[in-house]
Amino acid sequence: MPLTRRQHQILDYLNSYTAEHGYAPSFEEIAEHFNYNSLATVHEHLTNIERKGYIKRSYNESRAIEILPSDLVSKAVELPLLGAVAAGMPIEAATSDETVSVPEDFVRRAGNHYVLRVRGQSMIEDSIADGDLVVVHDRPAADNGEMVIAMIDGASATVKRYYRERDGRIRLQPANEQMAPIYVREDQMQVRGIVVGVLRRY
Amino acid sequence: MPLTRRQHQILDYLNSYTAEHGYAPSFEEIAEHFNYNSLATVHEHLTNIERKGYIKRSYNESRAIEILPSDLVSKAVELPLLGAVAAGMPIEAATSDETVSVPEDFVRRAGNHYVLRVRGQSMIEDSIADGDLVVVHDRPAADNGEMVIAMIDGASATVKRYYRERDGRIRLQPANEQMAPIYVREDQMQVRGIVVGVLRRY
DNA sequence: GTAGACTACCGAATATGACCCGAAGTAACA
DNA sequence: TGTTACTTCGGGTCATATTCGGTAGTCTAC
Repeated sequence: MPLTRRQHQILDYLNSYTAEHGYAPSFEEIAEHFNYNSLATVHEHLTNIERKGYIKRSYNESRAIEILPSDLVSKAVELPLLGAVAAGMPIEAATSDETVSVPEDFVRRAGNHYVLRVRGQSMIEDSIADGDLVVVHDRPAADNGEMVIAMIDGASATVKRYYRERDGRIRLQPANEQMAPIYVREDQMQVRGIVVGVLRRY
Repeated sequence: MPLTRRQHQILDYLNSYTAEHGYAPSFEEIAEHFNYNSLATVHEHLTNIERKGYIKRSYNESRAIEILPSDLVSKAVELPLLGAVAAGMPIEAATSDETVSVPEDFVRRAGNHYVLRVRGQSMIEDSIADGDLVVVHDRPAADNGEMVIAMIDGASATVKRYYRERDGRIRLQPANEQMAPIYVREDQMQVRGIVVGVLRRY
């Protein structure tokens, strides 16, 4: 059920108002925003938008407009920001219950995900800068060449590229020519997940 | 079930009070905070907020307000993917009605946004790689040092950093030492927006 | 071209919830 | 057994949503 131009504009307004205030606008506020002289106009539009399945309303209640997820307003997932990770430095403890909202299509179907803030320049040649957020798919194993969160000796976490060498050792390769790769035995490290996405805000 | 303005304010207060003290406020404290003369008012509000599923209360017990985890499936916005932009190359026409879902907190309150796919290495030193998606805030002007989408001579779009020189010309600075800055007169270029975020998927 | 069907709008009357009060009632707890 | 806190009741006002009866304009099908 496609929306008309006007209906689309109104749905957009509902979205931004709700995002800003935490509650839906009243009919009068909608009318004022679109320069309507009658609330009946608002009512009719909302009725049509509801009939098409984009919002849900409860009868005769104030500001009772619920925006349903759709193509226009798709969902995002709130992933926990577990801390920061830097080359050779331990993961900082999660300061609080902070979360980061990530577009739904960033995460894989199966498995858990979390977010880490990258510290330092160790992956700079893979275009991951200091302060970037990486979306991590929680997995205990990786394939050659994947970017992993690696815990070494159970104490120190880093983000590196993962390579299994012919002699059975693991090479953890930074993307910074000034840094040397780390070689460890398989039992000295654990894969804590692989990086599936990067987010940066200016 | 969305809240009204007042209900939202009260829920906010419950949240901050509980975060600070470790326990919920009494009715009297709520009444005092909102300058109510009757506890009945508090009671009615809490009843409504509970009916809408944001809190849970046990009958007649002191400070027995439990704030339920609002499964705030935080939303994402579907922004149009207008095409690709590379150094010195025109914006490719939008192939279709493709959209990209972006976390809501990526976009500014006001104004329109769109997404472009970056081609080439021109911003590589700012850690924007070939294939990355940039979220652009549609604006006709920029401040010094901001990363802009610049249209030169109405034909060729690039992503560069924007600097206004003392002689009035504009310097469009790539983040790649192998590329030279572009100097243009102000009337030779238009700012089509500033980059507010970067997304990358592996 | 014209008859539906639909979108978009208006103004006024009406209905109901949101919001507030004071006072009396009741459960919990020390 | 009080004291404290929450609950219920009856009463208001105002904000807000709903309904009704209209006017236009724009499509589409016959």
